Amino acid sequence: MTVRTRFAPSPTGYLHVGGARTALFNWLFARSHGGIFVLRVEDTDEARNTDAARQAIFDGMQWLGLDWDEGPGAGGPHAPYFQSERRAIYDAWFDKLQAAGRVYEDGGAWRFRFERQPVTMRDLVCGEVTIDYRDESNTPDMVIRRSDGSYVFHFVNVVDDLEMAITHVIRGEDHLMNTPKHLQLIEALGGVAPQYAHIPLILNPDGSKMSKRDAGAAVGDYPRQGFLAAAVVNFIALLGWSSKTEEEIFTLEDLVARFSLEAVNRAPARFDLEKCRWVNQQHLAKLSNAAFATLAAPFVQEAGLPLPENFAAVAAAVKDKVRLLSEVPAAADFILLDEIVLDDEVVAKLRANAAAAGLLEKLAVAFEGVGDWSGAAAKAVLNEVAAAAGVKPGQLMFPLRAALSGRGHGPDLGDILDLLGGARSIARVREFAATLAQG
RNA sequence: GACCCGUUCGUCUAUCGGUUAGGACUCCAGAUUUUCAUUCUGGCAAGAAGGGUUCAACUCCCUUACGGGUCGCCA
Repeated sequence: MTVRTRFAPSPTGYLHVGGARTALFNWLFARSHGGIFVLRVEDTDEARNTDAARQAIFDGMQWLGLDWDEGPGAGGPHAPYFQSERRAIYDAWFDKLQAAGRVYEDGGAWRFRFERQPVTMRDLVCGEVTIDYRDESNTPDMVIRRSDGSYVFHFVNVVDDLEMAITHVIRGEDHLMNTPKHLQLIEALGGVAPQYAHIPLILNPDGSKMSKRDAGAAVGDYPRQGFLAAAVVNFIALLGWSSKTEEEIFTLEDLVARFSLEAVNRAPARFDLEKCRWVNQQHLAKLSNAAFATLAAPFVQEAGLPLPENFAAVAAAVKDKVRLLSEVPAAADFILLDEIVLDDEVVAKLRANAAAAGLLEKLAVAFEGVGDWSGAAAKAVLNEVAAAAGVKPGQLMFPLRAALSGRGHGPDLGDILDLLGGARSIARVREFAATLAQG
């Protein structure tokens, strides 16, 4: 029996991290068992559905790399995969319930009659849970068909899981209390229940429930913030799941190889954007320089900076300095642009250093003598100048860095010298020395 | 309010009766002949509380507290 899982979003808003993680766990479970992953759109609430939301969900899933074997665009033996197009199927199943005397009319709507008994479920994450349905006031018979003839979530969700032969339902813990309802429905429908796994919810840093408006909630925001899909997937997988090892940087393939429902926690986890950035940095560091440059280029253009021929080399120089791709423009602008912006604090610091301007002058002169310019050659010259002046090379490096970049931090000095080239480097050193002398 | 689920460093987590309770993020300190960053090393920091059971409990049971979830003709 092949494993079949599904992600069944309702297109009423953008894909959020909670939904993305539910999709991820279903995808991971299917992939790790050589199963099928189905995408089903639960668009039965006409008033709240939008095309934009539906598209955002597809885009989000695609960006994350969660491809579906059956569903919109992919087709499949159980099409259509939009509930809004499955009306005839629901009518047929509803008739069965009616014939069996399990529904009754109430104010134009139809309610499903529960068996008044305790219902026990064996959840793959939560274990055995029993809900007592003998107390009717706590568990009133539920409406499954509205007075306008449309069907509610509980009914269509169960029917479709049956129709689509879903074997494992992995969903948010907010559905745990719905499960007895679904189990009763399945029994009345004469179906075989799938296995359920309720995963804990994701909370905000302050412990409140994460909703669509909270920071970091919208998956669609991640690409333009400079996150890599692999990093987001990696991070949300770590929320409520652990590999049980001390490794925590994983690719999607790594996750497929390691994922198991047994390793999923039962307690809700808080969303820590800080760690998400760190995970992103780890994934960025694993990229080849070429791949990194390709991904960083759009951000540089977006910032209005030029994209020179040697951009790949520029990107490589800042690659391990950034946590997000969006930080590349600010990290590399002094190389890409002819003009540099001086950091006031750095200038003030160097003006306080009486020897700085003089040393830079000497350096500029020495640089002019470098025939075959390169970062290494320039650094060698710097060492000579430092030795001649009786100071440590380090004392020259900071002023040089400031002269070349306008600030006190950035890529390796050798890389900067290399990328800037002899002429620009010398000009900047001269100009900066003059600026210091003026002050 | 009723009913469910949960509770290990600030955060994410390991531990599945016997450990100096481990790792990661953050933060701090050193190191890497360059401040910042990267990297490396080291450090700060935890079993909600109270009862049991047991030779032994973070691990099992109960109670309390706290957190989350659910109680729709939303999904």
